[in-house]
Amino acid sequence: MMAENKRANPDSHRTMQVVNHIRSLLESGALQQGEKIPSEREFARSLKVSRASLRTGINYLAAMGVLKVRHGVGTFVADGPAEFDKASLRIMGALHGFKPWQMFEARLILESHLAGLAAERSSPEQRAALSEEVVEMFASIDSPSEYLVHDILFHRIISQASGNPILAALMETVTSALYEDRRKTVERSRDLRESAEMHRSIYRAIRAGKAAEARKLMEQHLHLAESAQGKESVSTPSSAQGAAKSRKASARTRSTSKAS
Amino acid sequence: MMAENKRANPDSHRTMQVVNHIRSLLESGALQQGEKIPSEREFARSLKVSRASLRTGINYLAAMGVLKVRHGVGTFVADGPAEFDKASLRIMGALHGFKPWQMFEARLILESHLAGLAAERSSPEQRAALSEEVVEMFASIDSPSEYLVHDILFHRIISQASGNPILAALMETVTSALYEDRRKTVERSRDLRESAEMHRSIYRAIRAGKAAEARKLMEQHLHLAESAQGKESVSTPSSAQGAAKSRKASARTRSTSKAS
DNA sequence: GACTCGCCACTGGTATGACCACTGAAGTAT
DNA sequence: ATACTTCAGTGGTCATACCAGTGGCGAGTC
Repeated sequence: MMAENKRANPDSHRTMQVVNHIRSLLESGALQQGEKIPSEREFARSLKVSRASLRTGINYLAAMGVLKVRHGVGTFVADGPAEFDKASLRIMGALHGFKPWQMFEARLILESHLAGLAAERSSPEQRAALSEEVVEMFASIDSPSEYLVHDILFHRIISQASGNPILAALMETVTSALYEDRRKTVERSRDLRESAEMHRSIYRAIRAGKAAEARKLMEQHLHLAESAQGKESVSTPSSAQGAAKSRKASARTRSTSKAS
Repeated sequence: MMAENKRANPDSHRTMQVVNHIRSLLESGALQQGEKIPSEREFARSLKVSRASLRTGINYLAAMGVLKVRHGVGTFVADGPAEFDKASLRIMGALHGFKPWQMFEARLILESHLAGLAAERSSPEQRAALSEEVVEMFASIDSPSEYLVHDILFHRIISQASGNPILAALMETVTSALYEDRRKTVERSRDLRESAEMHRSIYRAIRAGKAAEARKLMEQHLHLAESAQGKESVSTPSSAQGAAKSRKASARTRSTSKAS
């Protein structure tokens, strides 16, 4: 019955050969973060594959954020926090027709838990950094573009402080897909003060180690952001399929969790 | 005072040119799911780029699951539910040293919410399919390998039933990275009956539309799976402990009305 | 006539080798 | 000392030839 043995994406022999080789170098520790890998010509020769094949392998790894290629300089192992390709969600969205509310929902879930975890695991340094960003937000309350920088940084620090790089990476992926809309929203926003206040309260909950509260506050914060942003989500009429429809209602319904 | 404008991964002109072109075809609906794109030679000619560049673009999209390349046949737009490259997490794990408990934590959060959403949005058909899998699980209770198939299917159906393809895709990514260990665990498992029972209770909660309960049950189910699996494997840092605590608190908060 | 088998055209995969474009640092002119 | 130029090295692109699976069409067989 289930004859699903065939690999849908066998990624040709050579490519996988290259990928596996590099992966083994990674696992064995022969390659460290930020380190430079041999030049394509040299590497290709040592692996007994053509430069073209070597490149497809490198591109594959680069596409998932494991390698960073810098034209004219070299190819390096990614450093910093784990992160997937930011464009992936956006492109997939184009294909599968992801709706804004779905992105928000995903972000809401991920980020609220991230905040909760941060409340339990954040280091003093991270809390200090968080505090710093809150200060900066209040300072740049009249400069939307500048405010956004600190806003994003604030959330990013929470991600790191959660102690779970996987969740952080997933969150980053979702968030980046929302960046554009987010920027616009902030640009025309008038009351950044309220936003700053919420961030501060979230920070306080984290500092106090109150996970449940941090989570709840983050939910509120994002719910507010959502309503401020996607007032009138435009649903393409021409496109067939009427799957999404009662979704809007559901999104609201699901807030039973915090319900109070 | 310049913000970081530099693109870490500018993905060379040509490549992005190809990617954007295909993406536009996707957005405009010129390319539908499962549809075949022109042959490389032909497509390259029409786009005024070399076949090599066209290929890097295609590989890029294939690497993120948007396209499926079949040697000797052609290249097609992915169909079915949205999903990212399954190997990505595994490879990233090799680089960033992801810990099993982190994967479990991510899965726990995603899947519990997925179950909760399924309780609110699942269609009658999906509930029927869910029921069917539960039956199959009880039927194959003496065949671990077969049981696993239905186990996975059960969770996958829940993902779809959640009505949020993004969360489903993220969950699938995390889960696939756990597949190997999961298979081993099930293989040597003795009491699949208990597992089956839990699945049934989850199903019932979903059928009854009890989101909070479904979420809570799924959490319990996964917690059990975790302990059954990572018995000796990983050090259980204080953080992991905190995670468990967090979950419990979370459950209590959310299901305040009925809970334990 | 129905079936089998193998040829073959078509599609993607790999290999070369030459050349373009970008970067950074060494070297040179001012 | 400074600013400009040169240049070696690295990734990016290209063109071409050939290798390797797929699947259909047709000759051959039963």
